[in-house]
Amino acid sequence: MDKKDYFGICPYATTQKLLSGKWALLILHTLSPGPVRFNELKRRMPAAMTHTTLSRQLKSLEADGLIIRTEYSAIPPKVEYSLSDIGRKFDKVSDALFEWGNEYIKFLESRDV
Amino acid sequence: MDKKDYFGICPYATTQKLLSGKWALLILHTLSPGPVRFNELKRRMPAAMTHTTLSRQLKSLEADGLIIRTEYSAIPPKVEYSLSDIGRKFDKVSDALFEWGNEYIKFLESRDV
DNA sequence: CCGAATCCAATTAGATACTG
DNA sequence: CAGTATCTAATTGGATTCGG
Repeated sequence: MDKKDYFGICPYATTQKLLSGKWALLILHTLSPGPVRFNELKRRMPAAMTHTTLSRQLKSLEADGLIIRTEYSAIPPKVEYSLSDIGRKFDKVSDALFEWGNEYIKFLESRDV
Repeated sequence: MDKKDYFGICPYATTQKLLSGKWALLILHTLSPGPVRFNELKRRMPAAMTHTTLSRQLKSLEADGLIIRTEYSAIPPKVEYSLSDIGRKFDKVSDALFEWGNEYIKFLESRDV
């Protein structure tokens, strides 16, 4: 069996792989309104996420074509991340996910009591 | 920082965690039409997924309240898996995901050439 | 038929330190 | 400011074996 399994063939398997990064959904959502700089992005993430991890996830999402990295030659350095076309289309999923996530949280609360 | 991070608080972090299993999306989609028995479910999954892995993922999804396991006392044993209420509500996300996944696959193809 | 137990391999996140 | 390199720790999937 191929290492990539059904990546690029089955839409579920493909998406699963893309979003497997622990913070992928959060990053895509945070970039949704517009370009954000690296440190600003980090500030908007949970404190649990380190510099290194954010850097890796961004690289990965960029390699997958979901986000775009724009570097401005300046001192101090300035780099912005934004959604690509296909990344922007993910907003619909993101919205559905947000709604469902909130319902699930309610479900959790009603269940834990 | 708590081990669970924002699980149960942020809808994105929560959902991310739930869907982190390598086959979660595929399983939820496969169960969508109605209850399916274990071996039948396995047959509908990619061959790459083993018996053991499926079993674990099902247990995990059940623990999260997304699916329901129904055991019929009989010989040979018969066990059916189906979506719970909250699991069924995930269909909306699943549909959005399916659409986007297909767009992404197209994007991949146009890019690889 | 359905699954648990165990062990191993692979992946990925986090900590720390260093750079232009 | 925005990274990279390296190491380690934790998680998770896969293979195999055993059981009601």
